[in-house]
Amino acid sequence: MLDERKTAILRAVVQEYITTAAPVGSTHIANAPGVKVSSATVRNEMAVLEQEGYLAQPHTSAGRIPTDRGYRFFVDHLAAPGPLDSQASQQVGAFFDSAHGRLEELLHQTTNLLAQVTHHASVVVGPRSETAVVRSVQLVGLGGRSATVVAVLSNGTVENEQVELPVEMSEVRLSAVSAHLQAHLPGSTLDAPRDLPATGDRDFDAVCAAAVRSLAKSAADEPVYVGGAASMAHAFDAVDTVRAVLNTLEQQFVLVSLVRDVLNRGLSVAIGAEHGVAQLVACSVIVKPVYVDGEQVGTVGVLGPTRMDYPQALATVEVVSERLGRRLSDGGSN
Amino acid sequence: MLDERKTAILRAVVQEYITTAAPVGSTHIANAPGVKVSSATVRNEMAVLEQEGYLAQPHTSAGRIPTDRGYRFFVDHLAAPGPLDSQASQQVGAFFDSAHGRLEELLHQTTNLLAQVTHHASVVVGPRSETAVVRSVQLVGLGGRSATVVAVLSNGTVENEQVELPVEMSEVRLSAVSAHLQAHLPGSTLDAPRDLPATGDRDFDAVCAAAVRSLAKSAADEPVYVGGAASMAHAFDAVDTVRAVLNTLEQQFVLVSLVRDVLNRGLSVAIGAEHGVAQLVACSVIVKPVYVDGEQVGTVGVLGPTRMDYPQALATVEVVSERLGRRLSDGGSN
DNA sequence: CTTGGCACTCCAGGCTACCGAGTGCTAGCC
DNA sequence: GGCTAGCACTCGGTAGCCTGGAGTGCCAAG
Repeated sequence: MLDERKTAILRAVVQEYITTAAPVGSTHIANAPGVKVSSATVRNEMAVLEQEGYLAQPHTSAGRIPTDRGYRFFVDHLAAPGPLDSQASQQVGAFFDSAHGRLEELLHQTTNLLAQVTHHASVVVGPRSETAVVRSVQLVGLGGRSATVVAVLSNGTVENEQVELPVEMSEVRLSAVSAHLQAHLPGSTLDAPRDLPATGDRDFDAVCAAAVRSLAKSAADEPVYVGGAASMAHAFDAVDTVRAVLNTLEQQFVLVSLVRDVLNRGLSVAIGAEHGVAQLVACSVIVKPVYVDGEQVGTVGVLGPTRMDYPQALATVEVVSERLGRRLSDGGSN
Repeated sequence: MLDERKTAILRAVVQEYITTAAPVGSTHIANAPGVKVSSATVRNEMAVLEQEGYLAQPHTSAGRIPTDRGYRFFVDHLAAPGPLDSQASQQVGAFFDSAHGRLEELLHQTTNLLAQVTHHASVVVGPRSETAVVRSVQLVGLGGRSATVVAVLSNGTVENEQVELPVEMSEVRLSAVSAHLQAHLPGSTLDAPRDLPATGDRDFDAVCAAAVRSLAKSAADEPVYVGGAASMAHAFDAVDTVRAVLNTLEQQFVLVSLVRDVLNRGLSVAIGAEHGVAQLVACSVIVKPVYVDGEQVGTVGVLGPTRMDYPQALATVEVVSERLGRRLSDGGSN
């Protein structure tokens, strides 16, 4: 653990570096508020902080830069989430006051909101529908052996999937299947759909089963929304880094597991290498689950360079997650 | 109109520049196949081509670069779409052979396919559902005054929208409304929904109307999918350009009107300033409508630097649009 | 333990010189 | 008359050199 003076110095380095993006030297720190010693002393302390892995030097005779570990200490001990600055909070407020429409649309918009407010890329993972209760099901033929199965879930989302029917079926019989599904499926969840009573008609039962299987599959994956990817073009000057990050942002699968992984480890911030996605070592991720009635329905987060304004970003994510949860539990009747 | 020799020189310049990205000088051109004159003659001809606006010089004593006009001539007269190279065509084939699932999913994947094959960003605009015929409708209450209305359309898409009910309604009555909708709406289109027979019950009719209105609204916008945005990081070395382009790619509205606009003008290629989106002056767009049974259901396109391999990109877009149309008219039954 | 002082390091930026690629022009050739 | 070889000239990019400044580490004194 760091003594008070080292702490103050580390804080000053991080804050300075976050705003200037240039290695910071002992003289700047000595002048910083909260540090009452000379630059020589600061130098000594910084040497120690470097040895202990909190700071790094790009080259001899350059200033210091925080390491991942330095940022970690900063967010754990020094970055009181602090109140959101008033402009940002107003922006968030205005957004949620005027938001409306479908869940998917809302999540997508949220992504833009986060990107605008934080100036970083943002990620929103929608609810996995597996555990939501089915309210209504419908199977509609599309000619030939294809059909669409649609389910409305208790959380307001709609799952739909195209089904390849095992056998061709007349409109009329499909309607019967639809009715059968509608009669028996509602009330159960898609990850463990209630067993449908067999009718004795093999084709009929097979179609039912196919429909249910499709729905379950479709409900298993979580929708991901990404916003503000363009901000990454600012964030780094190395083109390679930009490219790697943008590429990764397009791989929804990676994003979902990244977010899930971070949450599983009980973190709300993953800094640099901590999150384990090699292409994103230059980035930090801040995530926060969204709760509705005590149940997690999704996650919001931002992704920016490790050198990001953590207090501000933490506060934004916090507020957005909270407001989004509130918005969703109103059932949209806001 | 250009004489044969100028044509050959212009072609050579464009081709060379497309592959090297560096201004090309008279000596290179003189050695190019199809040009049988000395570099001095080439220089004279290039001076003329520059005067006429087909070529430009970054600075005195540098090689020449094609202008937008030069590219335009190239694609209009010199770029036989040519056959897709075999690896690409195999990739496309494999994709469509194994593609399955919902329309939205398919379009989204198509976006990735195009990006991979062309190494450029790609845009796919989905069908506007306004003119599709309703197959089935359903209204499901979500508690309070909110409900979800879902419609399955003849083209296999599913439209769903959240509705704010004008009055609160019991489950049972909502079911009645749902049944009413299902009884009368199918068969008409969402842009001109059939008038529902009035029941005399004002609340009932109001809820019906609200549901239909929501659906119509939701059907009016065209889904847009973008892929391969990361490739833009390669395409330009000016960070500002990358940023501007990425930003624009996130504005779906701009994309849709860009695509529509280009098609309306009867073009399939818009080069640089031609498309009128200021932020994309450094880009060219290649678009192609997708037809199913003679009707346009969407558009596929790629967006890359003006300096792109037009023959290859044209061929790819052509093939993908054609295969996608074919795929969709099978009704998904491959 | 702190601090002022000092010698040392190293990067960034400005300057010059130079090389090479490319041009435009002109005189001669077919 | 058109083509081409030759030549003088232009100009951007790179390499080398230098210098100024910011920063460090260390030491000796308070």
